[in-house]
Amino acid sequence: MVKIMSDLSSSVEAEGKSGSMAQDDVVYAHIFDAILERRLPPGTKLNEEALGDIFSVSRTIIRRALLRLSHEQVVVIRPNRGAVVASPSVEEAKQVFIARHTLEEAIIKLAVENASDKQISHLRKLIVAENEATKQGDLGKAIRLSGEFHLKLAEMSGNAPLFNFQRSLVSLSSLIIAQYEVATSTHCVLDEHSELLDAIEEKDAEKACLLMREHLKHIESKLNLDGETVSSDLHVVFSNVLNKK
Amino acid sequence: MVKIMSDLSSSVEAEGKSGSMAQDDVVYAHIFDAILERRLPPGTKLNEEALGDIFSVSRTIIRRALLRLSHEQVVVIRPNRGAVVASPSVEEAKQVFIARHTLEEAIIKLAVENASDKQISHLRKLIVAENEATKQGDLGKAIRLSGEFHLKLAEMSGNAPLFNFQRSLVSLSSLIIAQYEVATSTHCVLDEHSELLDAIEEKDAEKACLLMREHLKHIESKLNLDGETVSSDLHVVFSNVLNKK
DNA sequence: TTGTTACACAGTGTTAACATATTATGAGTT
DNA sequence: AACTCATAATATGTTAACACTGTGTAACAA
Repeated sequence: MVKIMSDLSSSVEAEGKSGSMAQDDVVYAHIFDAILERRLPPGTKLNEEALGDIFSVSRTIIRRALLRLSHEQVVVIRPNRGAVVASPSVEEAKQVFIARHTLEEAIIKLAVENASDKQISHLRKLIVAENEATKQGDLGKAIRLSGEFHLKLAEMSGNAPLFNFQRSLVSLSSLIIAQYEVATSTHCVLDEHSELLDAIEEKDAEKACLLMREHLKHIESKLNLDGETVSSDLHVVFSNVLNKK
Repeated sequence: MVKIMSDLSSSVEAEGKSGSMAQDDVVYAHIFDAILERRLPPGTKLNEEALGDIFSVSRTIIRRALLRLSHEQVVVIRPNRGAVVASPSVEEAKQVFIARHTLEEAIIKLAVENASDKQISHLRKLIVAENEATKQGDLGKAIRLSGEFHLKLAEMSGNAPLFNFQRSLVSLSSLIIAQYEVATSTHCVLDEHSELLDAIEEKDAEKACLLMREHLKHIESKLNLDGETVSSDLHVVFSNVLNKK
């Protein structure tokens, strides 16, 4: 079995286990997690010097991390004006989900063929962890763990390019969910992950694909992507101000 | 229509048309083109200071360009040991083509729906240019233009994430073709591009997908991916030396 | 009060110097 | 002649200082 994923877990907890982790990666992982867990909401300015102080490194390191994040479209760098956390438009959000449908289906088909027992049991643990995070009301952690589930799925496909694309898409999706989700009940999604994994374990590609399609549709249906763009219509945005007068 | 592609053409010729292009992008484009056109073959060490001298910029700029190239998997950065042009293994090459099959099909379906007349005529010009390059025996340029064709196809899909993934895959494919292609006759591929574009113009998604699948298979069949890895077996590489004795 | 311009501030872009790691060289030994 | 180890040379990693751009503020004019 080929190793695809680097030892850089999206969770920063892996940091301490070896000194071989570059400063780059530590900073990258921290910022990445903070974005996915909404501690850094979309649009947040990412000041280089401030981040450098926080992580006790020079701006160069911060710049590298930001550059990497911008390559994954999670951060937007505006020349001479600094970096901000991406805030995908409704149109961009829809595109991301279209791309995910394409990729997830391809990944499922490959994962069914290549999945090892070890990988599947690891995914089961992830589902449990996600379940707990949801119960405890830690939405940020739940979103991240859910993303990790889909990313591990991509790892099981054994296809490095698809894995890389999936990472970018999962990051963006998490950002979009954080930005556009309206519903509050997320427990149903957990069962979907479980059923999906069952189908993969049974090597039933058809069923797994079907479940994945429904899973993605389900996620998308909870987002407010059909109505008017929230941020573009100033009248709607400031209607409360007018009402107060 | 949404604009997806930045003004940074993969060809460096676009450099002079405006002073707004950052040093980064100029260096990136130059190195990128050099790799795709095989002036920098797989495995070539990319010395930072040397590149800095060539482009009259400091190492910082070079480093950023290399980092970007490494994110696209075209360059591999080994910690403390510098950057080299990627030399994909047979296994990696196969994975890239699997990923391309997935992406190209999705792109075709979207492109059939969204393609504008202007975009199609632009692609026709690209085919002509590629044709000429092949006639003149400029294989490097032909590979690059062929890649540009597939990239423009992705642009026509109107899906930004898919476009980004396609760029990475096309780059890698070009590298792989440069590294593994054995056959010499490439003129048949040109007709395939033409027929593909015809199908898209006729909005015949089925036909276009079929042609694309065959096109990719055709390209792959010209590569030496089934036999032993050429570069790993030194005995095979230097067998001519032994025979001469 | 509103609009304009000049100035000061803050933040990013770039460079060069320094610190550290790797690689090449060569003397010494077996 | 082949190997090992110490040393020098080369290249990368990191930092800090400087240059430049963009933003905000305040004084001035209409």
